[in-house]
Amino acid sequence: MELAEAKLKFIEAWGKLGSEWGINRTMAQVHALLMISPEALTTEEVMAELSISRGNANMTLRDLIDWGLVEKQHKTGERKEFFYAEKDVWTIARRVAEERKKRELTPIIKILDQLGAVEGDAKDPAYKTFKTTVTDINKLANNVNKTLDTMLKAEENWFFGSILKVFK
Amino acid sequence: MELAEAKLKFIEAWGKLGSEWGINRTMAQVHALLMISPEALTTEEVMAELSISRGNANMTLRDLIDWGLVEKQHKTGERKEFFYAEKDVWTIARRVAEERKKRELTPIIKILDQLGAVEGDAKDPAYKTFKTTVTDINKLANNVNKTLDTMLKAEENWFFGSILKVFK
DNA sequence: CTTTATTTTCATTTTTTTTTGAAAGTTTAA
DNA sequence: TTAAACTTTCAAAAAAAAATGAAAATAAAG
Repeated sequence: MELAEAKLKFIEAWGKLGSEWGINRTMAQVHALLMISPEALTTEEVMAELSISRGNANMTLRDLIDWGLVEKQHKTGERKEFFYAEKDVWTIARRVAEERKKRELTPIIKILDQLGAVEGDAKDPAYKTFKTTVTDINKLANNVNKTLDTMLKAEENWFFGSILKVFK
Repeated sequence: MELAEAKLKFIEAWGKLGSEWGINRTMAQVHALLMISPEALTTEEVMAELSISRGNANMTLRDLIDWGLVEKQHKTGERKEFFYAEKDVWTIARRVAEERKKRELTPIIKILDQLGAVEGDAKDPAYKTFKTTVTDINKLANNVNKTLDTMLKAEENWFFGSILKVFK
C-alpha cells in the first residue's frame, strides 16, 4: 500500500472509531492527521487535507487543545499558528482517560451518591431493586475511578509490561 | 428523595452517560428502566414509562437483547412478551466490554495490521512518523485486547478485590 | 380456517448534531 | 495609526441520527 492511501485509510478509521465512542468524527480525523504529521500543521493545511471549513477547523483544533492532545506552536518569522499533536500513545491514552474521567465519571458518581439516599419502604420490591442497582453501579464506578487514578499515575510500563502477567 | 423522582433522575443520567459514549440515549434509558424494575416489563409499559413510540421501543429492546443485556420472557397464560434486564453490574460490564471489543476493537486492529504493511522510503519523515504512530497504536490496541480477554474470563472479584492492591 | 392480539418493519418526519462561511475580532508590522 | 494577515465567533444551513406511526407480518386462539 502507498503512504498516501494508507494515510487516508488511517484518518477514516480513526474518525469512525471516534464517532463510535462519542467523539466528533471530524475531531478524531484532525487528531489522526496531526498524529501522523512529523511537522506541525497550519489551519489552512488541516482545512485542505480534510476538506473542512475554517470555522470547523478552528473549533476542532481548540477542542483538541482542551483535551490536551494538541498544542499550538509559533514559528519565528511566521505569523501563522501551527498545530502539533502529542505522539506518544501512552500519553494520549492517559490524557483521554483523564478527560473522560473528569467530564463523565466524576459527574455520574455525584448523581449516584445522591440517588443512593432515596427514601422508601424496605419491603417494596421496586425500592429494593432501585437501591441495589444504584448502589452496585456506584461501587463499580468508584472502582473504575480508583483504577484510573492508579493508571494515570503509573508508568507506560504498567500497561505494556508487568500488569498482564498478573492475570495469567 | 422520593423513589419516583429518583427513578426519573437515574433514567435521565444513564441516558446522558450512554449518549456521551456513543450509545443511543433512548437505548440507555430503556436499559436503565429495566435495570431498576424488579419485574419484566411489556413493550407497552416501556412505551408508557418513557413516552416513546412502539417502533422505537421494539427496535431498542431488540438492540438491548443483541447486546446481551436484556432477555425476552414469556409468562404462562399471557400472550405478550416481557423484557427483563440482567442486574448484576459485573455481568453487565462484561457484556458491554465483550460487545465493544467485537464490534470496534477487533475491526480497528485488522485495519491497523493492514496499515502497518505500508511501503515507503525509510528516510522520509512522513513515512517514519506514519509507521511509528500506526505501529504504536497497534501495540496498544493489542494490549487492550489481551487485557480485556483476561478480564472477560475473570471473576467479579478480579475487579472488586485484589487487583487494586497490586497497584498500591 | 378466520379472527384477533401482538410484533416487526420502514418510509417519512422530527430532532439533534455538525458544518459552513461571512462578519467581527485580534494581532502584527510598517 | 492604518492596513493586512490571521483567528474566532455564531446564526443559519446541511447532514446525520433517531423517532414516529401506520401498514405488513406473524402468531395464537377459537
